[in-house]
Amino acid sequence: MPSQTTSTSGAAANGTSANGAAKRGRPGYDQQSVLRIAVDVFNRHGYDATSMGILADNLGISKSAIYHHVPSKGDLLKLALDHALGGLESILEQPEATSGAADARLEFVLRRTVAVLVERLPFVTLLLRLRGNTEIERDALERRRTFDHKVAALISAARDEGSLRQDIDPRTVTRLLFGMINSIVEWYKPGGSLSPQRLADDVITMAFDGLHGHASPTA
Amino acid sequence: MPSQTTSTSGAAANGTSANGAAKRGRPGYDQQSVLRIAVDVFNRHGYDATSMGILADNLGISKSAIYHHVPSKGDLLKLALDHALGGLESILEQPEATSGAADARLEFVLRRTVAVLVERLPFVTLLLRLRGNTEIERDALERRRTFDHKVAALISAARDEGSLRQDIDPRTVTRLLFGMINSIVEWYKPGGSLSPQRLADDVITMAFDGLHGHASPTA
DNA sequence: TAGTTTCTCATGAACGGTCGGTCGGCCCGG
DNA sequence: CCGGGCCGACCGACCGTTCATGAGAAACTA
Repeated sequence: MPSQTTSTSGAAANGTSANGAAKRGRPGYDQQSVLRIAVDVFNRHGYDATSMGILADNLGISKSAIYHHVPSKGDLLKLALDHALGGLESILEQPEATSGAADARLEFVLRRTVAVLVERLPFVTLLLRLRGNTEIERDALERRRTFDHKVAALISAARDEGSLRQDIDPRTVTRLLFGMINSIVEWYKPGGSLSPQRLADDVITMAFDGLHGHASPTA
Repeated sequence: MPSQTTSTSGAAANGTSANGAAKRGRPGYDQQSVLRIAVDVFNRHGYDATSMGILADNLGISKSAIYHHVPSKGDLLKLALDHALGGLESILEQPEATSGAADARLEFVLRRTVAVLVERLPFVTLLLRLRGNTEIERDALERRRTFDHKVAALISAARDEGSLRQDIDPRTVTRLLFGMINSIVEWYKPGGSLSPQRLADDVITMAFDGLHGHASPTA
């Protein structure tokens, strides 16, 4: 039995899977449950500062057992980042994001972005803290940059439409807007009194109407 | 001669110090110049992912030479964080932050915060990315939290005064506002076309009047 | 039903390598 | 010749990863 330094951890993974089909073999973790916990630990200590030993302690299994579920530490990261990026990228593929007034498309994308941040909170958190030290990280950063650029284009379109103020450089607007939204991963706690729906409302209100809050003559 | 992997680095530090007083001994780095470069490297790779070897390469000197200027890697971090936190904390001590209408005090603090972020950009960047893995980091995070709470109190006061909208929880407002401002360290490049003054204006405009931008009837 | 097989999950020792840090001594300008 | 600046060799600890093997529950056989 490993040292079990901190954390609530414990095995408590397998048993019967969601689809109800009984699994063969010795019960324990599967890849998904390892990934979920790993991402949490990565977020608590930072990816680089998390050793496989610390991770093993948090899982309640030995270091080497981790390698039964995933080929390497990097693959663990890759799986997590794919999940985060997949969620974001799918937003831009939805019909509400591709047709209609730029202003409405922008609001849709922002609301959905907030929703994805919340739904996949730990995964997106990990994504937003990358430094680009490895090839895996750089690939993920590039995909994220592509997403950002597309939203930036949407902001520019809304501005050209006359829906947004014109006295601030759209690049500055984009960055401050992303700064505000992305900060959610640093403080939002699911299950609290602030619902994801309400959070999205607040973000939209604050972004479009500001703190002084003169009710906007939208639409 | 060390490997000199990346970076522009090179020694080029000492010579004659700012006060003009000639220094004795062999010319080279002093603690300040080591610190400046170290903070840059920490920000590029992340503090944990930066080994003393990598740091030495970037400085153009050997690993052991670093220990002539600073007792440990942790001290390097501590020096940097003190500089960042000192800048922020001094804002709240100035008279414009302690007396007058809460609304005006808030705007002053926000503008000064933006200014400090820019003036001490790499140092504050390092601060804002901490994970709290060591005692040093946890102490710094605590000081930062104290600063945040004081600004949060200012926001609440301005709200009670009637200067700010009341339909969003002030804690949410505080966090989104900090998210927006703190994001500056992730993208702002000094020396570009966007001056610190203009940046502060844009932040204030966007925070108080929003993207739709109906000219505010301030004062 | 009992025994056996099969499959998955797990273990602990050990690997080459890198980590932060130490030590004793050389270099060199004032 | 003093003193700040620097070096190369080295240390114990820990890193991510591998390997040969054990444990335990479901599935198959008799």
